[in-house]
Amino acid sequence: MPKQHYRPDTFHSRDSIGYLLKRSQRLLQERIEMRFAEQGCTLQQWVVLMHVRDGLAITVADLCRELRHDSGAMTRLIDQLESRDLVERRRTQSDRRVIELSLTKAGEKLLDSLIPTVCDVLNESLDGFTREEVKTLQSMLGRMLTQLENLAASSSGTPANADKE
Amino acid sequence: MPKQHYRPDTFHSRDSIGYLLKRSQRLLQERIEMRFAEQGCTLQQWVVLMHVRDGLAITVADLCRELRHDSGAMTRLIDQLESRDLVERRRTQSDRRVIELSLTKAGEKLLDSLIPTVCDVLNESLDGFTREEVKTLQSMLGRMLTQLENLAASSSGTPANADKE
DNA sequence: CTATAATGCCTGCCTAGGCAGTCATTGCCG
DNA sequence: CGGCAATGACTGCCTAGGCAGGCATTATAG
Repeated sequence: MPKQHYRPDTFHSRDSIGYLLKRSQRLLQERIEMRFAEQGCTLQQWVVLMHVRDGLAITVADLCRELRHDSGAMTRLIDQLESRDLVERRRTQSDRRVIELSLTKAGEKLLDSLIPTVCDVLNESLDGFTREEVKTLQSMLGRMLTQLENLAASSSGTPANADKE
Repeated sequence: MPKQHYRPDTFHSRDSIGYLLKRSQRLLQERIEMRFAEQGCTLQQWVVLMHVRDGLAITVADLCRELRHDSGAMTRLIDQLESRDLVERRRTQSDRRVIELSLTKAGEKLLDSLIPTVCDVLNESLDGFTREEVKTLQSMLGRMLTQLENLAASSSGTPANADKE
C-alpha cells in the first residue's frame, strides 16, 4: 500500500504535484513556443523532427506510440511539416503499409537552429539549480513517470483483474 | 548567466525536463480522469470546484488568473457546471460586473467524493518515495515554477528592457 | 490458397482551448 | 456632471487533439 503523501482532509490544490507539474509544463511550453514563434514552429512539430532525425521513431505509428499522440493528429501534423518541405514521406518496400519519414535539408536546418533555443529556455528555468539537483529532479520525475506508465499498462493491459480489488 | 545543464550538441529529447514534465503530467491527468469518468467530471472542473469551495477564486476573472485559463473557456466550463447544478452564479451588488460563484449542495457532495480519488492517484504515483523525497520534489518544482513565472512576467510585463540583453 | 484478424495511415466528427471582439459596468479624470 | 479608459463576463471563429470508422496491406489460421 502506498504511503499517504496526500490525505483528503488536508489536501490543498496548490501543494499538489499535479498542480506543479501542469503549471510548470505549461509555462515551459509557452516560453519555448514564444521563442519558436518567428520560425513558425510548434513544440510538438519540433519534437517530431527531433525523433525523426535521431531515428527514435521514423513512422507515424512509432511516433504516436513514442509520444503518446493521436494517430489522426499525427497525420495532420506531418501534413503540415511536409507542406513546408521539412520532412518527406516514403512508402516502405518491405511493408507497403508503413511510411518512413526523413528530414529534408530545410528540416535539418530548422531543427538545428531551434535546439539551442530549447536548451536555453531549459537552462533559464533551471537557473540556480546545481548539477546534482537537476540530476535528482530528473531521476525523481523519471521514477514517477515509470510508476504512472506501469499503472496505465496494468489498467488497460489486463482489464480482467486490474480494476477490481 | 545560467548554468549549462543542457547543451545543444549533447541534447536528447528523452533526458529533457520538458519531456518528463509533459509525459508525467499527461499520464497523471489521464489516470485521474479515468477514475472521474463515472462521475462525469473533468479534472479542470474539479479544480474549479476546489478553488471556489476554498475561496481561492470565486469569480471568473480570479479563476482565470489563478489557473491561467482562458476566460472564454472558463465561461463555458462554468456553464456546464451550472447546468448540472453544481455551482451557482450570483451577481455582486457592490460591483455589478462581477459574478460570484458558490457551490451547491450537490457540488460540495461531488467535490468531496472526488478528493480521495485524487489523493489516491497522487499517492500511487509517488509510491516508493519517502516523505523527504516528496518534499524535495515539491520544492524543486516550486523553484522551477517560480523561475518560469518570473521569466514570463519579465517578458510581457516590462517589454521595454525584458527581451534585450 | 483463402478467409479472417491485425496493422498502418488516413478521414470525418466532436469538444476544449486560444484569440479577438462585444456589451455592460465601474473607475478615473477633466 | 461627462467623456474615456479599464475591467468583467460573454460570444464567435479557428485550430489541435481525441475518437471512431475506412481503406489498403500484411500476418495468421485453416
